[in-house]
Amino acid sequence: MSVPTTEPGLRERKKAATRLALHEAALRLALEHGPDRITVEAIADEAGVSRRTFSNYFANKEEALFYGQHQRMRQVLEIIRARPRDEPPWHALTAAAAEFYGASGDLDPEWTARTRLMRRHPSLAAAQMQTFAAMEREIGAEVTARLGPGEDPTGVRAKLLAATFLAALRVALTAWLEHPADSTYWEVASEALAEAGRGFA
Amino acid sequence: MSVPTTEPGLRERKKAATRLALHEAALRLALEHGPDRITVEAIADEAGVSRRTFSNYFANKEEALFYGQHQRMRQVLEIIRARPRDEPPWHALTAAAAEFYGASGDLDPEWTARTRLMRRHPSLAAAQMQTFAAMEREIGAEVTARLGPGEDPTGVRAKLLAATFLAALRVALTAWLEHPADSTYWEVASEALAEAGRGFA
DNA sequence: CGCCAAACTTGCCGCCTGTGCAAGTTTTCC
DNA sequence: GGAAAACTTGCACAGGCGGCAAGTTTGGCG
Repeated sequence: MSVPTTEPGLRERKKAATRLALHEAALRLALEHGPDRITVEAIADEAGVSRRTFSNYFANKEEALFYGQHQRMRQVLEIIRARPRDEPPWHALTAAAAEFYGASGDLDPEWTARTRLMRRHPSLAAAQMQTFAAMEREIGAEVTARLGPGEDPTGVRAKLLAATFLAALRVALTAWLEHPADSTYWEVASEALAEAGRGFA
Repeated sequence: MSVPTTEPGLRERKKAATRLALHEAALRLALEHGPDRITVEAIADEAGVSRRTFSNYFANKEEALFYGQHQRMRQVLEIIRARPRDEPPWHALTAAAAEFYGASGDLDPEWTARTRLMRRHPSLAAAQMQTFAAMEREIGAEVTARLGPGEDPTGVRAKLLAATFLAALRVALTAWLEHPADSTYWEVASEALAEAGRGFA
């Protein structure tokens, strides 16, 4: 007698649990010992799986560490996709950001600590950037779908919107992390978005 | 009886030659076999140097491959630094780009081929992005120096300018590489800059 | 239930990378 | 001309990535 909801099934749930366990193990160890002094083996151990299994889930340490951020970004993407189709693209993007960041009072302090740790470490910058690049492609595709095909023949405009949007969020985060007390992240970010977006309104 | 000019000296010239040889060897092999099927050892061999010496010049394959792009970016940075100090920042950036790209009719076709190759390969995207990130910091610093300190207390504006500038150039390049015949790179790029920069004029 | 196929985990192995070290070689400079 | 500094090289070692095959777990079906 199974519940009527479409459950993911035991297999899928286990996989998700393992992935999360690895991510959190990586985070724990990185915070404790510093991101470059941990090995894949240690992470796998901490999560209770073999080193080889780690590789079945993540290509490397960095990917495991950034899984959380990756998930957050996917959430934003989902919100963007859920915005009304006839909304002007830039408005859809900023509104989605407002939904995501504006709602919850401010960012989780623990998350802030982790993020700041990652910022300090140049070895992680590359991975960070890769997440952004992937996101930029996906947002760009979504914007393309919203701009009439005649409105942006070369596709530059869509890509430019996506890139500017993410650049504003990224720069705002960097700046805010240096003075978190003065204001909320969303205050800084919305201002940056407004400034950067004047060309797209 | 040496020439009066300050020659770099034999040692420096040899180093530069080795660095260039490694870079070009990497490029040759990457074009021939694909970027992920080449080893550091093969590159060092091709350049007539030991694997260990490769590591004295570059941290990894990617760095060797992107040495050219890195140099090009430094040139742009130099041009930016040479612009009049009292020019509005955004104008200094776009003018520098115009100097660099607008002058020479269009981009070298061989360079275009190499760049297109790199774009296709996700393993190189990270390295690509790292170059951009480094550049963003440096341009940001230069813009900060040009904005009066009272004009941008948090530093968000300077970082935003730098990020938007590079995003526009990057997006324009991506778009142009898909249809190089239709127009010159600078035509695409200057339009992107104009659009993105409306907030900063 | 019982059983099979598909999916997942694990250990093993090999190749590649990055880096400290020490010995040998070249360039610089006095 | 010779000492000092800079550079190259081989060696060794820890670590990372990924293929493969054997073992284990899950899902589905009669």
